[in-house]
Amino acid sequence: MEKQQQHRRELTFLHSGDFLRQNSAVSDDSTDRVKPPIIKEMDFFSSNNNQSHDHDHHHRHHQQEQESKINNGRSSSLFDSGVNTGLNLLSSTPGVSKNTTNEDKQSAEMSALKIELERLHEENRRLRSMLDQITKSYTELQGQLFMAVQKQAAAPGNQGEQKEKVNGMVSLQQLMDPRPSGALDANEASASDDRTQELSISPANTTEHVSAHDQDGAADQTSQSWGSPKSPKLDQSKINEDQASEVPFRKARVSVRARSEAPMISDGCQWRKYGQKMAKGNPCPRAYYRCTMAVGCPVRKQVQRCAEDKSILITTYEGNHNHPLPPAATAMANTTSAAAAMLLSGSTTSKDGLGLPTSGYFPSLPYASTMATLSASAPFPTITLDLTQGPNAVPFLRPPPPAATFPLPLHGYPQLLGHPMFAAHKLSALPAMQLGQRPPASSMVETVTAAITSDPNFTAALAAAISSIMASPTNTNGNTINNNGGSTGNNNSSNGVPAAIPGSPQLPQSCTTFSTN
DNA sequence: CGTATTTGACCAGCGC
DNA sequence: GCGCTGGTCAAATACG
Ligand SMILES: [Zn+2]
Repeated sequence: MEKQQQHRRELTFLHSGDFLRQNSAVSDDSTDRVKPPIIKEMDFFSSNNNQSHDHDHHHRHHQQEQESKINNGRSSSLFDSGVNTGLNLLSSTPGVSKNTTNEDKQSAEMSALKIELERLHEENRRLRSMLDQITKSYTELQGQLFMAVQKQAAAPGNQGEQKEKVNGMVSLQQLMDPRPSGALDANEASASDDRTQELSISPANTTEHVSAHDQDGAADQTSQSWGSPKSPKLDQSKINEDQASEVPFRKARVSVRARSEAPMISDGCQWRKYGQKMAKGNPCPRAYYRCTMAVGCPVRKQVQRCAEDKSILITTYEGNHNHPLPPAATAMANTTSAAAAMLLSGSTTSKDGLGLPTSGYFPSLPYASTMATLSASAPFPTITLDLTQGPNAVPFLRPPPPAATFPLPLHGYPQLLGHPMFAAHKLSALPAMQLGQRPPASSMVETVTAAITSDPNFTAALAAAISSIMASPTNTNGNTINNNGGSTGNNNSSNGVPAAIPGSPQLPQSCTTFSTN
């Protein structure tokens, strides 16, 4: 029992720590201070910027330790005798009672603190950059892995499941429950479709360039997904190149279904509604939103509700952000991009032959099944994440043993993990188990791990989606929950480090749809 | 007064 | 070629 819970937590963290965290708060022993939902952002920030500052308790302890270290190391050297330094340590504790030489002590303390602070800053920076890199690498690896896997799968006969393919869709996960997928289709199927696990692989070729916007997005995708980490996008000139590079990614849509009464899911980004249309099959209108955080941000999202089930909200994301986004948003973005990447890679492969050998790759992923569905119904490849099952789904990600290695949650830095850790995690894990090579799996966890390995992005995406969904439902009233309240350009800032977040948009264009059941 | 939302018009793609 | 549908634009409006 406990173990499981912990695992979950870890997983959560790995994927989208923050979000989950909120939910998981229920049983947060280690992660206590999760205050309100808003935290998500906070967490991230904290991880990035103010480790020592904001974090109170946990950090405090750490700080002390660090301080002591510093004292021993630097400060001591600076100040010869650790006298003052010692104070530092004491300071945290009741030790400091004498004042006579306070000044000296204080100054020493100050200097020490300063140093430490600087050090922390640097560390943060480093971590950030590392994180970025890791994320990128991770994405890249993921893509490669995916392709490789698919190739392998394609070769032999993995087609056991192709039957479904006949319909045009293949089921990714064997287990998936029947549910409608494709956001687009969702309209029709909306609530009642049921089987949706279709993973269709449609030749992405068709949807190459739709419009200038798309191009931008594509370019971004390309560069980003493939390795070039940060591409500012906007480079029209580069677009050609990117295209030339020809990445498998074309246009992917990720649709997520989640339960939320709120009109929109809060993903941490700012959206401007630019249109609304009545869907044919649904009494409920479909709303079109565009990301306003950046001028050129190609990201668009559609929100649709099932008339029958108002509780089900389907959100479809398209494209990746080309601007830094708040942590919360980062999670989403990652998810989206990951999902998109998966989808694209998958589709590509599948295109050649066979659908997605998912079964092979996701040997036992009950959860996954819950959420991920690929469908080609639309012109673009679409991944549908079903959070519908909500709570059940959430647990889907189980942390592999390695997770234990990174018990970040315990520390209370789950946020940190948010991405980086998670990425790192995966990276480390990947090599070990690429595609199921890993033999011994001790248990489900490993199995899951394997699955995850196969498409980490996917998982991440799911997690993010879930988390986001969960978050939104939590506050029914607002989707807007967190951040920004209002002003345009900026974010919230709970902490203060609103500035640019490393969270770089990784995959280029992806559309994610969230739906709620 | 500035911004976000609303809502009809407009356009492109697709099927018949 | 016509009509339908999805998606977007932009004027008008609402909101703070
Ligand atoms: Zn954006």
